[in-house]
Amino acid sequence: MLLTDRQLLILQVIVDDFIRSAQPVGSRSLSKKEEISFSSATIRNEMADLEEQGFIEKTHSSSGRVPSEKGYRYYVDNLLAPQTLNKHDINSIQSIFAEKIFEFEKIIQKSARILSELTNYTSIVLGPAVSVNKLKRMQIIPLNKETAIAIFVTDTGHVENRMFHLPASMDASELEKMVNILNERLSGVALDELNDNIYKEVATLLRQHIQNYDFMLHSIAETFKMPVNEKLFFGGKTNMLSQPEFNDITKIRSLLNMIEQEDRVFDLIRKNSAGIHVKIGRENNNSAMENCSLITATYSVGAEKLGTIAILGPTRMEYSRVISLLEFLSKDLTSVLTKLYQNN
Amino acid sequence: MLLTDRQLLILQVIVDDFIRSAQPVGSRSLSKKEEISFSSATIRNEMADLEEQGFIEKTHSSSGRVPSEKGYRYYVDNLLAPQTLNKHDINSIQSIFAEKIFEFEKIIQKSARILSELTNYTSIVLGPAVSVNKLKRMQIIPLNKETAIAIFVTDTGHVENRMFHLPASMDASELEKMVNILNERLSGVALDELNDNIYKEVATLLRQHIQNYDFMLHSIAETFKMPVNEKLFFGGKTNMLSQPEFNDITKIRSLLNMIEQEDRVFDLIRKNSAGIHVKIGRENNNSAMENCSLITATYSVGAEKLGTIAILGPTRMEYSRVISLLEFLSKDLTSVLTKLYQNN
DNA sequence: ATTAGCACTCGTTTGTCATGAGTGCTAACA
DNA sequence: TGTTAGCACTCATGACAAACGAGTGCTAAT
Repeated sequence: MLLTDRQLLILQVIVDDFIRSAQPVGSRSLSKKEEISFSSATIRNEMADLEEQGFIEKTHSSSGRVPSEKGYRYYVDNLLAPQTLNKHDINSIQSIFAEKIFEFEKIIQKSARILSELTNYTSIVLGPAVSVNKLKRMQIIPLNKETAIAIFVTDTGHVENRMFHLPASMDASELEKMVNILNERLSGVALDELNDNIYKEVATLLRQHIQNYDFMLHSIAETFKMPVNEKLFFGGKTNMLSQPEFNDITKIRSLLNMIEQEDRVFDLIRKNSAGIHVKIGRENNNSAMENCSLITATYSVGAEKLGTIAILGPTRMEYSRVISLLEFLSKDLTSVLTKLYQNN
Repeated sequence: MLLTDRQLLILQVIVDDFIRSAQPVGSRSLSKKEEISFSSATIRNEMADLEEQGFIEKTHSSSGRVPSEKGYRYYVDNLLAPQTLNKHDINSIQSIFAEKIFEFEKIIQKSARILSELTNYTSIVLGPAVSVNKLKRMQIIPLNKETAIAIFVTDTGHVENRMFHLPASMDASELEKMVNILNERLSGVALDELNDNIYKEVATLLRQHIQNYDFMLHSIAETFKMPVNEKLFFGGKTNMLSQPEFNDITKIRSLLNMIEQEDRVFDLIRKNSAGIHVKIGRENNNSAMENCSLITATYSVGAEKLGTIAILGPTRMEYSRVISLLEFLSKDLTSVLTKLYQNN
């Protein structure tokens, strides 16, 4: 049941070769490799064993071998040679943080772009979960007699805004009073808890000071209720079109369709704990991902997990390189963001 | 040189049929149509004339005919039977405006989605040119000792925000003073003129009241300078994958790549005057658009042009239907937006 | 002016065949 | 007993030919 060293070597060379060439690997071409000193017949015997145990597959009865999902899984778990990044990669990633003034969205967006350029795969970055950020300050700015905009600024510098209706009789001074009350009571509260808190903390106070209490409370609560979704950022959405396994229009269609449906991408990416995770092919539980692997990493501020960066590539992706890139970037992201937002 | 009525009829039927079937149209199948009462031989003669004049083409020497770009152009300019929308279309479009509280971006986004669903083509909506909107109110909210966020609200309810550095010695009261000065002097000014105006109008006033005048002026001016780009919204980006003319991977790639590069899409769409415009194939001056047509319409508030909605489809697109849809939607958009924002 | 008829064109489909990269198995070898 | 050479076999691929059919242009009859 356990694989011999020689079988492992062969498995590794098969995966490496297939990742490079996208062609099924035959015994003869294997026997010519430097690392391998035994004959093609021997290799055939070993390959038969590897196939029996499900690590490699044939595309047809007389073809060379291709790694199976189980093969990739074993490769990723046990055979991966950690790759050190070259200067160019490192410079590219560090260029993300070159701007003097950091705006979260811009960093995230640039990360997505650079990652996809470096890998030629599709990158997906899940922005911070704004809903757990804490309210720094809110403002209400009336637009006309009927509508106003509520603006919420979080401690991480994220700005959310919502329109809502004003009661006809509301005047500027009263609005100001209300904003002051809300700020006083709600700053420091996470965005997704605002709606609870407005009833607990603020309602009675408002009733005392605000004329249009009913209408206003309703409007404000409505505004607070709206979900603040994490945002997705993509890079290289069309990169998969140049991968040879996606020469098939129907495959492309199902993959790109999936990518366009944000909730399906959320499902793929969100539920990961900290660290690097590799999901291979059907491990993603998603028919459009059958020939794809997804590698995710998380970034955080201090100990608080903020978001996820991911690379979506063919199962035949350069796992080692991508993992190195993601590790490097997520570390950098975390340290830069921690420095920025830790001590407010 | 002029086409006879019969030739026009034949051209029209060819275009209609090809739009429906995506198959070259032969004389025999034409002769079977209701509208056509003469024989296939006659039709062949007429088609030879039409081809000589460049309105239709053969895909190979013994194939049926396909409209040329010139043919589509003539069809659009002269033969288009205006189509009345059915109930379902109308309901779908009106559902865009069903929400009680209007937020610009949401309406635009929903418009893009609905349009692409109704047509099965790709929709592109160019959001309002925020830079000509006028400043309603600005706020500065300090995040920590070094950074603050400047928030700009326009009269149309759009919110822009920028981070910038604070001078170390700046205290809250001084910040407030500055914001008051800026609001007093700059409200009503278009966003893209803020930067000019800050020197003309506000600089001397600020110098008198603000300690860190130099640093602050620089920071603020920097913040104002950043371009406020029109935003693009898409619907059905992958719809083109189901069009038969895009069975070819290289065509798909060049088209989708183009769509992902926003500046190239801007170039396609932006420079249109009011009204409906149809650009067919190479009229778009863009190699990725060779087999595509683009129909654009503008929407406005009152007399001021705000943005553009467009449908990108194959040259073989349902011109009549798409034009009707765009006309209807742009009219609705304009009237709703006018009602909303006209009288602030 | 219209149309029936016919030879011709050419893309598409189907079938056959040769090629070659690869296999599994067996027997010989160290 | 593990390794290897040898050989028959498999199957995807690409080339080629034949049959088909949708379509054409042209000519002659109506």
